[in-house]
Amino acid sequence: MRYAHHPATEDLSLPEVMAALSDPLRIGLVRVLADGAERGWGELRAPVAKSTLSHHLRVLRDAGVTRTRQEGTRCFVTLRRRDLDERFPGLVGALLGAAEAEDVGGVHLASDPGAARR
Amino acid sequence: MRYAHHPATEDLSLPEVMAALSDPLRIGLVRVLADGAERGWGELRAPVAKSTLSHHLRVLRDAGVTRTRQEGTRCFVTLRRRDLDERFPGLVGALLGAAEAEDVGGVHLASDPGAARR
DNA sequence: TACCTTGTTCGATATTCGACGAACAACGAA
DNA sequence: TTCGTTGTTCGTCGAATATCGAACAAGGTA
Repeated sequence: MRYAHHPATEDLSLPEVMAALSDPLRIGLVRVLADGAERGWGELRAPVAKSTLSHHLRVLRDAGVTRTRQEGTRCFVTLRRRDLDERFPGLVGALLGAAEAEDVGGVHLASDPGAARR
Repeated sequence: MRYAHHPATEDLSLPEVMAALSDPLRIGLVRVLADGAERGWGELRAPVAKSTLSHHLRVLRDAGVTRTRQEGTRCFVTLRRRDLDERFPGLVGALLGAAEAEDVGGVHLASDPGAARR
């Protein structure tokens, strides 16, 4: 956890980013982060074990989709929207648009418990 | 080969399409088909065994990215650009734009042998 | 110091994927 | 009918992926 690896913007790989965004749960995580706000991991509610969630967040981070910041024992995550748009213009927007229409994900925020039933 | 399965436009799955488009070779195939023209499989030059190429073309077809038409013993493939744009507006365009910039693929046409060296 | 919370890492397992060669099936041509 | 071409399918391999629970490490808190 200490030295979380974040690829530089110029090192983002299109196939790797596409692969990271091909899992429903990870698409759901990106949707939750789409408003640009930084979220604490504790806010994220996903129907998987915490080790599995940790794994998916790592995949997103390693691909350069998200950025993780550590503060004490807890972590905060943001979407690297600016970097992604710079390298792959329109890709994230198109994905988010499609994901909203499809309601892909199963991830929601702790502050919005009703989302679990939608 | 006989009954190639093509999902209906409304059955396209975003994660499945993203997964299909997360392999460099398959991105290369989509690039070659990006001009909308129908291509015979014999035109496609990719650095893999024919069974592997067949596999990738099947993944694209099953995900609904391409459409295969059979004529005698040979097959022709097209990009389902209209269907994809209808369900996932902007996604294919963004992918192709990024793929061009990155030169992802390693696939070219038999009619353009110079492409192998570019 | 002794907990508690938080997130990572470690096995273990099951599944999927990408790749290949070989065998096969379908069709057209000789 | 006998080939030759074309593309699919099969069997196999190693590598990667998704998932879980358990163990662990780091940092606050009592």
